[in-house]
Amino acid sequence: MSNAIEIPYGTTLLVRDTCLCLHAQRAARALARLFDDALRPAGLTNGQFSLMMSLNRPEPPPMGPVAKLLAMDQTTLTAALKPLQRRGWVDVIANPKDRRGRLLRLTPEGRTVLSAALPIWESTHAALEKSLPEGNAERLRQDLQALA
Amino acid sequence: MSNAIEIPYGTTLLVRDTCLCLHAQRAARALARLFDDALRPAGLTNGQFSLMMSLNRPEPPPMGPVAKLLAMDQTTLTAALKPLQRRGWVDVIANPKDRRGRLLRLTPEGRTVLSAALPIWESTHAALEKSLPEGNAERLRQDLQALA
DNA sequence: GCAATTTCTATTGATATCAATGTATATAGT
DNA sequence: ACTATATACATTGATATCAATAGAAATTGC
Repeated sequence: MSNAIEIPYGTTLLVRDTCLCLHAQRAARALARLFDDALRPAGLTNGQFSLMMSLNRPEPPPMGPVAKLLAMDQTTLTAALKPLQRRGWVDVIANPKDRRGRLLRLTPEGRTVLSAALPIWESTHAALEKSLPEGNAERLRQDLQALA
Repeated sequence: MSNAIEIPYGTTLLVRDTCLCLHAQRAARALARLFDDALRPAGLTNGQFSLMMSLNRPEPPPMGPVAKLLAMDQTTLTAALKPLQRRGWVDVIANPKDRRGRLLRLTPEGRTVLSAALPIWESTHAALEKSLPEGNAERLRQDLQALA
C-alpha cells in the first residue's frame, strides 16, 4: 500500500467550479482591470475612485465608517490614503469631537480630479451593464451585497 | 458665481449603491477574510489554496493557463509562487516542450498541505452556501463567471 | 473620580496586485 | 534559412491587502 496523498482530479475540478471565493476573486480582478484601464487617464484606480467618492459627503467622515463601507481593513485604508494625501487630493484632519480619530476630507483639487473621473465611470459602467443580460446587474448587486 | 466643483451627494450615493466594481471588491475582500481565517490553521490563504488546487492535475501546467484560470496577471502569479516555492510546496520546473516556459508542479509536501486544507474548505463553503437563500449560490456563480 | 475596557488609528512585516520593461524562445512569412 | 512578429516569463516599482502589535483617548463600571 502507498502513503502517497492523492486528491482526486475530480475534486480539484469541483472546487474550481463551485468555490464562491475563487469566483469572487476572479470577477473582482477582472472588474478592477476594466475600471483601472478606463480611469487611468483621470489618474485614478478603481479603488481610489471608490474611496474618494465615498468621501464626497456634507461632513467629512472618520476612518472607521469608511473602512466598513468599503469592507476593507482599517490598515488598508490608512495605506490607501497615503498616495492621495501625497497628491493633495485628500486631507486627513483631526476630529474635534474625538481626539483619537481623524476625519477624511476631499480637497478642492481632489474634487476636480473626481469630477473628471465621474463621466468615465458612468460610461464604463453603462457599457458593463449593457454587456450583461437584462436584469442581471441588479440581481448581481443584491447577491454581492449579501456577502459583504 | 463660484468656480467650486461640486459633485452632488446624490451622485455619490448612486455610485456607491450601483457600482458593480465596488460591490465586487467588497464581496471579494469579505470572502477572502472568511476563507483566510478558516484556512489559517492549514497555513494557507484563500489565494494559495485556489492556486495550489489548480495545480493538482495529471500533468503540471505552464504558468500562462494558470494565470488565465485565476484571472490574474502573470506577474502576480510569479509573485504568488515565491512563498510556495520557498516552503517546498510547489516546484517550478523547465518545460521540455517549450524552453521559454515553466511548468508548475505540486510537491508531495504541497499535496499533504492541500489535502489537510480541503476539509476546511468544504465545511467553510458549505456553511457559506447555507447562509445564502436557496439557489442564490449557483446563480451568483454564473453571474460572476460572466464577468471574469 | 479611577480603573478596566473598548475604540480609533498608526506602524511593521508579509503577501497580493498590476504596469512597464526586458530577455529568451518559438512561430510565421518569405 | 532569415527576418519579423508573437509568446512565455522575470524583474522592478508602485499600490493594495491584511495580521499582529502598540499607543492614545474615550467610555464604562464602580
